[in-house]
Amino acid sequence: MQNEYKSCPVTESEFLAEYDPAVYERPALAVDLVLLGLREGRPAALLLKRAQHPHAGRWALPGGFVGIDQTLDAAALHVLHEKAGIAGVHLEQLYTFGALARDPRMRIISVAYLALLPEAALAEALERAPSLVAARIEVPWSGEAGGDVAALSAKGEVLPLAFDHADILAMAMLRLRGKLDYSDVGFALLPEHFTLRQLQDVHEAVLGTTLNKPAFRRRMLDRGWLMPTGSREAGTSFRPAELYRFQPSR
Amino acid sequence: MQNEYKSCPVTESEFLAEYDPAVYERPALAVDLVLLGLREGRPAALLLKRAQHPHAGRWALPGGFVGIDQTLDAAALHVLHEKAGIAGVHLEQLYTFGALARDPRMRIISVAYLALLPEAALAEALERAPSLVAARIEVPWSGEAGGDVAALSAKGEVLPLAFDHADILAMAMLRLRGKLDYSDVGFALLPEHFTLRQLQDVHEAVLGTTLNKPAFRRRMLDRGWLMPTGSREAGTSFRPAELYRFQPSR
DNA sequence: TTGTCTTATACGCAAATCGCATCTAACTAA
DNA sequence: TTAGTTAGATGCGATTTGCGTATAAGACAA
Repeated sequence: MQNEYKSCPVTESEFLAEYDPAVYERPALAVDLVLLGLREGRPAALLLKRAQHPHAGRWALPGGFVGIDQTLDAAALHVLHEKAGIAGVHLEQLYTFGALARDPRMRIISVAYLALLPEAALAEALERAPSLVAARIEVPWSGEAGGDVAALSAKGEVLPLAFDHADILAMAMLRLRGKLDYSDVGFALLPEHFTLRQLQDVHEAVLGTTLNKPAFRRRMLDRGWLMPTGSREAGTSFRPAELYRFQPSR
Repeated sequence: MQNEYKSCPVTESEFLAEYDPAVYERPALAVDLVLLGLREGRPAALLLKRAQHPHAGRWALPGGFVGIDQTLDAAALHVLHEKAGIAGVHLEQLYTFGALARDPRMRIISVAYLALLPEAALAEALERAPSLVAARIEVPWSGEAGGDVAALSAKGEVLPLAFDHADILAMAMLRLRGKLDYSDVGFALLPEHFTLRQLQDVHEAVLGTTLNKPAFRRRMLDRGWLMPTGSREAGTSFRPAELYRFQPSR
C-alpha cells in the first residue's frame, strides 16, 4: 500500500476521499429540455427567445437549475410543468453537457432531457406558455450520421440558438433517430388512438425519409405492440382506417 | 406579457433569469468510470474496495470530483489516468445519476463514463493501480431487456457494491449490448491486430450468447470495417487465422 | 514423408425478411 | 351510380440470415 510516486493512484484516491470536496468551488447544475413534437409532418422544438444577456435575442431551450433536494428527473419534470405547462409526456435523459465556456456567466453543467410531445401536448404547451415558439428542426444529414441541425421559424428563417443548444438539439435528433425503430419511442409522439398511417408519418418525419407502406405495416404488426381498438378513424372522405392502441408488450 | 397566475411560466422564467443562481446551494459533481474489459471470455470491471465510510468494505467504481475548470470528459480522462494509470482507450459518457441519497455524505451528482479496455490495457491498469481488482460482471438478462447485474470475485463470490454503482454497471452493460452490433465499439475491446474469431469472442462475451460463425464473419466483412493485414496469427498448433485491422470507414 | 488433429475459411442452400408493384375494400361526394 | 381517394391485402423477386458441410492450412506425431 506504500507508494513510490506522487501521482500514484492509491495516494490520489485516498487524498480525494479524505478531503472534503465541499470546500472546492462547484459548477452550477442545470437541466435543459428539448420539447420535441411534430408540426405539419416535420420535427419541431419549443424554444424561448432570450430577453437578457447573455445571448439576448437568441433562442434557447427551456431549462432551470437543479435544486439541492431535487433529483435530475424531478428538475426536468419541474421545467416541463413550469415552463411548458404540461405533464405526462415521455421524458428521458439525453446527455450531459459540460464544456467550460458554454455559459459565459459561470460554469454551468447542463443535463439535457428529451421530451416527446404528441400534437395535443405541443398545442397545450404553446397555449399555456405563450413565450414558447415552435421551431421547425431541419436535419440535413441522413440516417444516423449525426451532424448539425438548424432551427427554422415559421417563415423559414434560421433562428440563432443560444449557448450550446444547437448541440443539444442535434443530440436529441440523433438519439431519436437511433431509438426509433428498435424501441417504442415513436408512440410517444402519437395520441392514445392512432392509425398505422399516422405511425408511419411519425417515423418518416423523424427519419426524414419515406418508407414503404406494406413493409412498414408488416413490421409494426409483427412486433406485437399494436392493439386494434375495433373503432375507426372518423371525418375522412375516404375509407376510414383502423384505430390502434399502443400495448407495451407485457 | 402580463400573467394571471403565480405559476405562470413566463414569471418563473424571468424569476430564474434575474436571480443569481450562485446563491443557491449546489450539488457536488463527480464522474465515475466503468472500466470494462474481458477476462477469460467474460466481461470484467475494475473496482476498488472502499476503506473509509461510507460503504467501507464495499466495492466502488473509480471516480473523482469534477474541477471547476475541468470539462466532464477531462475529469473522466483524469480519473482514467490517476486511478487506473492508463490512457488512449475508448471512453464515452454513459448516463448521469442524480438520486437524492446516492451518497450519504452529501448531494453528489455523478456523470458515469464507460471505458473499454483491451486485454493489454486491463493488464496495465491492474499493474499500475494495485488496488484495482477485476470483477467478473454477470449479466443475468438476455438481449437488451435490462436489469440488475452482479459483480463476482475470482472465487465466484458476489461483491457488494457501494452507492448506486450496481445501477451504473447495469447501465454500462445495457449500453454496450445495445451499441455492439450497429456501432464499432466492439473493436475498442480488441488489440490493433485481431482475428475474426477474436472479434466474435468479444461479441459473444458482451452479448452472453453464441453466434453463428459464417453469418458473423459475413456480416463483419460486408461492413467494410476490416482491413486484412496480410499477416497471420502466430503460435497456434493449427491453421493460423488472418489478422485484421479496424478501419473506421472513411 | 505421411497421416491426423484442429481450426480457418469457403460454399451451398433453405428459411426468413424486405422492397415494391398491384389488387381489392370501404367510404364520401357528386 | 360512379368517380375519387385512401386503407389494407396479396404476390413475388431480391436480399439477408441461419446453419450444415466441405476444403484449406498449419503443427505434430508416427
